[in-house]
Amino acid sequence: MVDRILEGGRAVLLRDGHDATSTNRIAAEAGISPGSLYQYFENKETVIAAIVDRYSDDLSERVAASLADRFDESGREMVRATLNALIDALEENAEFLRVVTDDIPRRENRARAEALEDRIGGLMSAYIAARRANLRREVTPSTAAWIVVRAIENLTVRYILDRPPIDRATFVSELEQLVTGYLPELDT
Amino acid sequence: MVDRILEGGRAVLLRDGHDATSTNRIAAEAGISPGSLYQYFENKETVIAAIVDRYSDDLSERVAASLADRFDESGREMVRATLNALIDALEENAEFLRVVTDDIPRRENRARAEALEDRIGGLMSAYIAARRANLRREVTPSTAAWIVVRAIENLTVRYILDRPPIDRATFVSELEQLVTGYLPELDT
Amino acid sequence: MVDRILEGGRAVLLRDGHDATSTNRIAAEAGISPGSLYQYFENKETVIAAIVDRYSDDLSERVAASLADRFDESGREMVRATLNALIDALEENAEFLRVVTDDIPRRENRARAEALEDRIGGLMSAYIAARRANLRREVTPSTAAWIVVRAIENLTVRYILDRPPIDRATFVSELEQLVTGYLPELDT
Amino acid sequence: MVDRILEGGRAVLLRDGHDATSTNRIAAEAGISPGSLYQYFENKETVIAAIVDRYSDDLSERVAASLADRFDESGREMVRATLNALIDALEENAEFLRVVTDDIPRRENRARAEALEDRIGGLMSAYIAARRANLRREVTPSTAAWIVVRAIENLTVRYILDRPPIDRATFVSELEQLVTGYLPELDT
DNA sequence: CATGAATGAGCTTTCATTCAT
DNA sequence: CATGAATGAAAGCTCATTCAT
Repeated sequence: MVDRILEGGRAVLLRDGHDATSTNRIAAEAGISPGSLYQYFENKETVIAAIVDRYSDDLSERVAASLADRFDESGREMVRATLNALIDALEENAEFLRVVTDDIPRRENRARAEALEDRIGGLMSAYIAARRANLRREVTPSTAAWIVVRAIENLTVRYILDRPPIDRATFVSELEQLVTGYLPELDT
Repeated sequence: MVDRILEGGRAVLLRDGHDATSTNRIAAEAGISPGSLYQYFENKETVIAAIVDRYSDDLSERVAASLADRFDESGREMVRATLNALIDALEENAEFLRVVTDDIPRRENRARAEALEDRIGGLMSAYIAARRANLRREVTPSTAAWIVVRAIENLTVRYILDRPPIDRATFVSELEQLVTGYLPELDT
Repeated sequence: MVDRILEGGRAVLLRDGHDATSTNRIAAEAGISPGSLYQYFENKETVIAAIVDRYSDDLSERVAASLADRFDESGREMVRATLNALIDALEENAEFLRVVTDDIPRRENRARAEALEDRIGGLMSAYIAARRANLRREVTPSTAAWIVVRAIENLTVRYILDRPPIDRATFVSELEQLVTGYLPELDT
Repeated sequence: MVDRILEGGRAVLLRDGHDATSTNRIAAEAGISPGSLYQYFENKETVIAAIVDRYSDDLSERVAASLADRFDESGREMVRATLNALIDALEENAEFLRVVTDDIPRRENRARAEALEDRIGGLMSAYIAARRANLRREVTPSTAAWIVVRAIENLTVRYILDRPPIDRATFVSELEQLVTGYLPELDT
């Protein structure tokens, strides 16, 4: 039943956009009554949160896995692999990404976004710390990770949604350059 | 009168958030009647657009001016100065920045955001092109500018709104490093 | 519930007139909330249409039945009986007739009025055609019916609403005369 | 100035219909300020009344003149001439007739309509009385006039606005027949 | 558990009218 | 006289949520 609601809500969100997504419409799409919805969710906000959570968890999982798998590789390799995983994951659900990013006020996704960034940031921080020996003087791994993770995340989302005239290979290699230029120590 | 409406709208936006910002509330806050609002604006959307435009135009102006003023300086200097101008401008109105960025769906600000990015991106592209002689082989100025402008913009906004444990001097010098690491040619 | 709304709407229409008939007032009169009204009707227009339809359908039914019942009688008898049925039906709801005819712009009732006229006109046309043998040379049954039906309808409505100093018996016999003078062939 | 307002109002009524005819629009169309309108008219209703009055007075004048001119002629001739004058007058301003008849609630035009009917009815009554000698037994001239005038008026208006498949010559001769069949005494 | 009718506060917008200038 | 900015009541309508069945 929860699943039916989430599927229905996702369909409505994609078809009608966030503003036109009412609880009544979700219920209709899910083939249940509006009242039933409130037996499984506290209110509209939690329904939408659950829908986005699914998407977000999948994304988080895939990127984290990709990053964890490349812990031994050089920065350039690690960035390329992880970035490719990220682009693939986002492009698979580009329309839903648009709804989440451009249609839903960021405030409603804040906690989720920070959870994802913290998870990836933690891994990235560990990756950097593992190469701390030859790290540039002053910067802490967590600061560097904060910057790298947010820069890559945002650039990739905008790349997919705004479709600038940059081909994917170029985009990937430029982001490799951005990261390894910023943290040359990683490339060892 | 237009000013009273814009001030009132801004106050409501800040106090109650975007969702709770109704035309009636704006009128009440401005001390006018709901009808008067429609003598100066076509509808609610244009009122909010005008409020955000004011903010956005000021921001755009200040950052563009700062960047234009440093056309002769090295990449590191230029980034530092422009970034400081950006941080100052954003911090001056941090609460309003939060409303615009986190409360209003990005869709509603899309055109505005792209206008700003295009303006600054154009300048940045020119700056990079002026140093094209020693530019890395393959990348075009406009691609490099697309990446640099969006990275800096987003990182700075998140820095101000999410208050990570990074002090300002560090943040600025890390972003200098990010840009000059990505485009070493600028530093001449 | 639909009935409550229609009764409420009818009461408001009669008490306050068409211009002052708002959805909120109808809901209040019906003892329901404004929102409930929209569970049963798409919008204000359909509510009012349903109220008038009820009245109009009843009228149409009664007059058509009366006319159909007199197919075998002479024109004079048929006119007298049908006209009496019409007058009775209209006088029973004279105040509502006033609202429909004088308060609601004819444009909004056009389709309804034409449906009624077409129905009665069709019967009248058949009645005339059945006596075609001795019909005046040139006129077609449908043309004669068009004229007779509209003349009787309008004269009767104005008779009831404007209350000219003509007693009912006289009015009826004059209209008999009008019709049988126009189509003497019917009187056989 | 009054003229400018009336011309403007007429234009708005024709272009936008009665519902969309606001005082502000009339003022704009007339090239004056909304405030000025209230120096010449008490309220919106009186403005529209004055616009319709113009039309109505012209109509009344033309039909009355035509009827008065034919006082000596036989009923058939008189009806034909007067009816032709009526059709001509209505067709000249058919679009305005549609606004007055179908767009404006009859209640607002009641007084005007009755004035016209009384004027023509008075003449018609006199015409009939002049032939009283051979008038049918019981009917009074005013009763007969009441019927004849309203029947002709309404049938002609509907003929022009609803465009039934009846050609004009037929329509005119049928109405001649209707009147002279009803009052055969007139035809002498 | 599931239902779905009912809610009612509150939304955006209009427009006849006024009155200080 | 003429202006036109300002009014404010009220319109039609939506939707997250509840609760008796």
